[in-house]
Amino acid sequence: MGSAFDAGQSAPDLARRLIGARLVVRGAGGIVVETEAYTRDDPASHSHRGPTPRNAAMFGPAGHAYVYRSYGIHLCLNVVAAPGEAVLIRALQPLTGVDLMMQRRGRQGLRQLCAGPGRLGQALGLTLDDNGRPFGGPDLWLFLPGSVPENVIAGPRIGITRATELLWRFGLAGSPWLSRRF
DNA sequence: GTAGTGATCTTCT
DNA sequence: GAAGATCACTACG
Repeated sequence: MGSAFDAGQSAPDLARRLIGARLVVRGAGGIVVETEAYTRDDPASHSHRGPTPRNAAMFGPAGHAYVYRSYGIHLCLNVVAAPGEAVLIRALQPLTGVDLMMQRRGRQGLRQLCAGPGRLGQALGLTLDDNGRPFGGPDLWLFLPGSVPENVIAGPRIGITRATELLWRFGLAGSPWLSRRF
């Protein structure tokens, strides 16, 4: 654990590398166990049709956050990998600030504390002000593990209807903290 | 365990 | 007007 976060790579590569990374948002967070990659050529990506006010951060600097509202209710967190490419953080193993996250989520089980992009956003206390903020402080932190975990598996992404043949969902094999089994 | 529905914001048709 | 990178609640087997 501990190497600095270096961005500027393709989203699928970064998505795989982020498994096992440590994510902390203002004192709450844990180990990343599930991610998804989205690119510009990808019909399922927000960036596919070009920049809009909402997805502007996705075309901003790599290593910054892209936070968007999902289904009018939830806030989801992405890491910008390259212009128009980002990695959606889908699930964490809770580690830091668990009490605070439980409080924000309101008596949900520990298993469902950060299992899913919307739940994760609520547990971390994300706001739209986090959109476009850099990882590396003062609010957002991301530490890659020294070595890439070997037990990373890939599968189809969740909740999309286009480009479902791409195996761009990555997860820590056998982890009980995944939003769904692979 | 599965199935249906409501909540409510951004974009596209 | 409809769909979407979602979740929680309810009803029913």
